[in-house]
Amino acid sequence: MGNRKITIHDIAAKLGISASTVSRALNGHSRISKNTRDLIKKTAIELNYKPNNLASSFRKGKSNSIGIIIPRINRHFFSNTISGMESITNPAGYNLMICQTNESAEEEAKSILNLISSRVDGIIMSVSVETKDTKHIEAAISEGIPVVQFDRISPQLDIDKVINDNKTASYLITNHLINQGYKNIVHCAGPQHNTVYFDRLNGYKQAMKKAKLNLQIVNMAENLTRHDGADLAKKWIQEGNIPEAISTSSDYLSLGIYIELKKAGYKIPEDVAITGFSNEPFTEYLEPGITTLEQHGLEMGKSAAKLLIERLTSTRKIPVSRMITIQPELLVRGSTLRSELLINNKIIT
Amino acid sequence: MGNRKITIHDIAAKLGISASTVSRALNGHSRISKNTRDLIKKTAIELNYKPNNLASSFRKGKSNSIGIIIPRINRHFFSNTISGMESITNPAGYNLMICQTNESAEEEAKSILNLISSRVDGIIMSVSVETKDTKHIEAAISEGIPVVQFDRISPQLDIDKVINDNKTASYLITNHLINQGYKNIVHCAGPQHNTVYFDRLNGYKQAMKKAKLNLQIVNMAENLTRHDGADLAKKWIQEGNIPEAISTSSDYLSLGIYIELKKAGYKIPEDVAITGFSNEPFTEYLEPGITTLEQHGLEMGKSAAKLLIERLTSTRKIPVSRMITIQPELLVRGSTLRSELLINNKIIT
DNA sequence: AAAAAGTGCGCAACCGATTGCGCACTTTTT
DNA sequence: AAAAAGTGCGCAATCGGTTGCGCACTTTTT
Repeated sequence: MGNRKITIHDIAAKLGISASTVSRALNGHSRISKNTRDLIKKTAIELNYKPNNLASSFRKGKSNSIGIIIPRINRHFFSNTISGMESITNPAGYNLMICQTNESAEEEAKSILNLISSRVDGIIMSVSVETKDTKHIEAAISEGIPVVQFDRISPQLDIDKVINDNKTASYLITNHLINQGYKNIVHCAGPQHNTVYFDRLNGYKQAMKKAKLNLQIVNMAENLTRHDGADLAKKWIQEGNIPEAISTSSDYLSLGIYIELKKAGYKIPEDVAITGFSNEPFTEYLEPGITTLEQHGLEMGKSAAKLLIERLTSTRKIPVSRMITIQPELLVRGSTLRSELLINNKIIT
Repeated sequence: MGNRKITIHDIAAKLGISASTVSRALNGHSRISKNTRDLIKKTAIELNYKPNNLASSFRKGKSNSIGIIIPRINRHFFSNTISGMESITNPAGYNLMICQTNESAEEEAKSILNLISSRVDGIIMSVSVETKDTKHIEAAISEGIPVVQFDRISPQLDIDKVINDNKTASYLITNHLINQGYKNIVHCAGPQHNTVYFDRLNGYKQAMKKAKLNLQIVNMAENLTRHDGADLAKKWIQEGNIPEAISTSSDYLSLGIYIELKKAGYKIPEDVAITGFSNEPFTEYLEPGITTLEQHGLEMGKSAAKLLIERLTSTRKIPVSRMITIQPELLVRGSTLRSELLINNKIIT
């Protein structure tokens, strides 16, 4: 059963015509008469013919598929972006080959080699926290594979990108804290070789400077997990030195801090305010909810996929690299709202 | 740049040997001398040779890739299972082609056709809520492609499966409500052609019957979203007829009910208890947290991938279909805990 | 009515790696 | 020393569509 597969040659033999005609008919070539075409299609169904994409892709030298490289699939933001990409690439007839790097630069490089060998038509990626140099990405580009980066990008590469306006976002959220009357505001910064975290720190700096407040930066390097947040909070608690307000570059980091402080009896936001980044679903449902920034992952995914497909299908070569900046949305929640500033549940700023 | 790609023939020509030898050397064939092999590998790197998987896959008739079909990528449970699968398939050298059906049976069928044409070595899938007949799945099987189902399965198919013990799970959670003293317990059931929802309803029935309580079943058909939950709760509120306890087949459905009831001033769990299913992250962080069932998505994904890879790589043919049942874990949280039954934060049952 | 354009299809090369078979030579076995 | 086994490599077919070119015929243009 299904051992010897039906090919276009079988269809051709049965109808006493040539394989070229069958191929052309199945692909809707205009130089094949409607009669012949219908007959071929009917016969194809009768014989239970399944086109062999491997053969077709091989002959054409491209696989009609797009490689996706992301740090983690099971992060709300990333799975959302994938969902957005899929909604664009699927109708356009592309398959998705998805690789997760687990935040490892080495696995990222391996994934790219694999995608090159698989002759994907293009790659959409968000680099791992570890990734510093971009040789592996340039390798793909020099093979003629267009690469689109999103969210975590490599500024030195002159390619299409979709990013959040991280600096403005961070400025806004810091400013919100300042407007709420907080002065002693810490920022927990991610690895600074990564533009995302670099920009977020800068937004914080700008807002603090404008308000003439002292910068207080905790460098988290690559440690932005819930666990790392809990560790940091424990250290603060032990030292008896809790900031008045805490802004971070990651919802998960904030979550760890939040839970640990709450467990230790600190009241949020009365004793300490806290903000996140990314609007992971849990930030909404905590009580109080965590003030954070919605990054519009679905939209980012769609935009990245559109940029790539445009490049793949455009007849004229697109000469310049494009950069789409998506404005994150400040979501103010209870974790930063001092009660005296709340009147009838309306925010007074 | 990267226009004319390097092939094994280029390597062969440069070294004055045959392409067969190059191919065998690169694949570690034992009949090629170490000298020749090292020379070939060195030359391959020098020439920046990238193997053409399309050619290799085509020749071998298989793509070294595995198709994944799931309803939605951006569901915590599913993205977790994918993550689990990837952790097994990647080291084993398989690529993942991921398709999302958006809960549409039609898209599911299309995805399978696509995967057949892509000559994937195997398929791991969870059916859409809509899916009733299984012709499309049988089509893949009759093409010789092994299919492993997980979570939402088709009982009539005699293939490998990984499921939760949904009946026991639902029995446990219903029993927990009964032990808490609730009597007027509603179950919001999903579409009954789907084993997952069928089993959950049955677990509820069994627990209720054992306790000699009246069954109260709300048939949600395929409407299990947060939105549907809100609608249902609004209806109940309007009718002034709120159950004492609500169990459902979906965390999202429960969330909609939960938020709407809370908004209307009902106290959880004092006025009404509520349970979920799946342990979506938000259930933990609501206050009170929602009592729910952890399905161990990562483990399920790993198990499914292992079953498939075993079938793909096993030299002897595996004659029987295997079924792995994973025991969900009851997570008791505040949404079902009547305060008088809580002593020192210990549950008294 | 001759030339030009259009229609319908077949021929055969081709994409790049894989692999069964075979040949020549070397080493081991009996 | 002859037979058997092992080693190292090449030849050439093969996988299944795709596509440039060309031929024969029909329709349109001038």
